[in-house]
Amino acid sequence: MADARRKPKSEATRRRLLDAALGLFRARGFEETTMRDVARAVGMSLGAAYYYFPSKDAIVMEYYVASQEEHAARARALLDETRDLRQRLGAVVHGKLDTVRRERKLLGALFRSAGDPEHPLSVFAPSTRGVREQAIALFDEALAGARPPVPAELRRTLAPLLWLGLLAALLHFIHDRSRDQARTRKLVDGALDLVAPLLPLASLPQAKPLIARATALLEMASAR
Amino acid sequence: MADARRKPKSEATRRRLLDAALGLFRARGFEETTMRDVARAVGMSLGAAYYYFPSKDAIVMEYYVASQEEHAARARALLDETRDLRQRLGAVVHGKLDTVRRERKLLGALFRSAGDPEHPLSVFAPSTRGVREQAIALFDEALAGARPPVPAELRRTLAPLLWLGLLAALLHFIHDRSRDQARTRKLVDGALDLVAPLLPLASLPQAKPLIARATALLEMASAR
DNA sequence: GTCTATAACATGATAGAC
DNA sequence: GTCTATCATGTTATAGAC
Repeated sequence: MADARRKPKSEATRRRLLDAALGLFRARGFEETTMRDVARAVGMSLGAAYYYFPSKDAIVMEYYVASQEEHAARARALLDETRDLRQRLGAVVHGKLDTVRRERKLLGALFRSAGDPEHPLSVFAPSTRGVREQAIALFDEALAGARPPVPAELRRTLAPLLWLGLLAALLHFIHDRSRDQARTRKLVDGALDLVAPLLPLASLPQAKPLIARATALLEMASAR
Repeated sequence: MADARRKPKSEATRRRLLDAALGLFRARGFEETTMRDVARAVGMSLGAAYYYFPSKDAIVMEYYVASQEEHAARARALLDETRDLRQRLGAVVHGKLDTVRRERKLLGALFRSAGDPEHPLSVFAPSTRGVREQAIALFDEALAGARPPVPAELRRTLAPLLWLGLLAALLHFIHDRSRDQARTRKLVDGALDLVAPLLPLASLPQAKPLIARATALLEMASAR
């Protein structure tokens, strides 16, 4: 929807702007980078920059979408490597962290809007539904393609929960000042080691009522 | 630390500003209210308002602290009523929601900074440590005063986790458009009904290694 | 119609006079 | 303590070049 039918010239300029903006955000942070800086970086006036991106947040939004696509490709490649549930979940989560590794300062800008129901850039907003659903779908695929596979009904509850867990991991990632965010990596591995072995238990008949209640809760939480 | 030793006159003006700001935030939202609006509401110049509050966020910070104190008082009153674990957890969580009920539009402003490690207003920042610790202490008290009481070691892990759960509930509360946020209330009750009966299991010897691993994980996550 | 530039506006924040 | 500039920055308006 972003780059459908545009003149190549225009597309190239837009691209230069995006790259310059992401570079500046990466180097100096989102708040610290002004739209005037971005325009100057590509030798362009402020007004011209606004012709291509209607707002500073729109640049983040574009990154958000592109980054999700990159994550999907990366995760699916990794998912082809193994059928082990624990490994597959690790592939999706670590794949995400690998994707956003250099963009930690931008992630903050994304989370900034999470608490604002009106904000179009919020990870919970209707406008970002596509990205969100694709991310959840990745967890669903990880569960579905495992051997033995996680049943579809359980996946419908589990996949969104795992996505929420991923958000939490990203939040930790942003705040993590250990070298290469090694702490977050360990935390993720520890959490998955703890949770993955429990998942098969959820298919046991004894777990049925518990699962049913959890599913109902989650449905209420995500209802509009 | 906020209102220690100040001239009564100054203190009153400050108070008028705070009240006016909160009233405007409540009525029209945080972003939609300008500092000029706030100043005008108390018949004061913009510069004068900034003499009392160094930033718009500082007003939110003051609310954050005051609101936490109100919550503590309310929760402790409720905790005196029952020794039942499930009831006590409900008292703390619903007590929080009751405290912030009218201030939903302000909560968004608080969450806005959660993803920014540099921001002094973040719920995870060093500057808000006091508020955070008091909130966690409330959960600790809820667990400790239950009959039978939750052992101290388990509480050290559980209380911060419950606080994280409260943050999630508040996030849901902000986005919740059902009348009186009834959906969030139900969600909280459902989650507590699900979790509270499981807590006694954590004291079982079989659960020991699992708990130990979870505790280690949480310690890593909160380490600086 | 596609692109670019300049000016102006609103708002959070600051400086300096009284 | 209070006020009146003034600034920086996200954003908008508008005029014109190609």
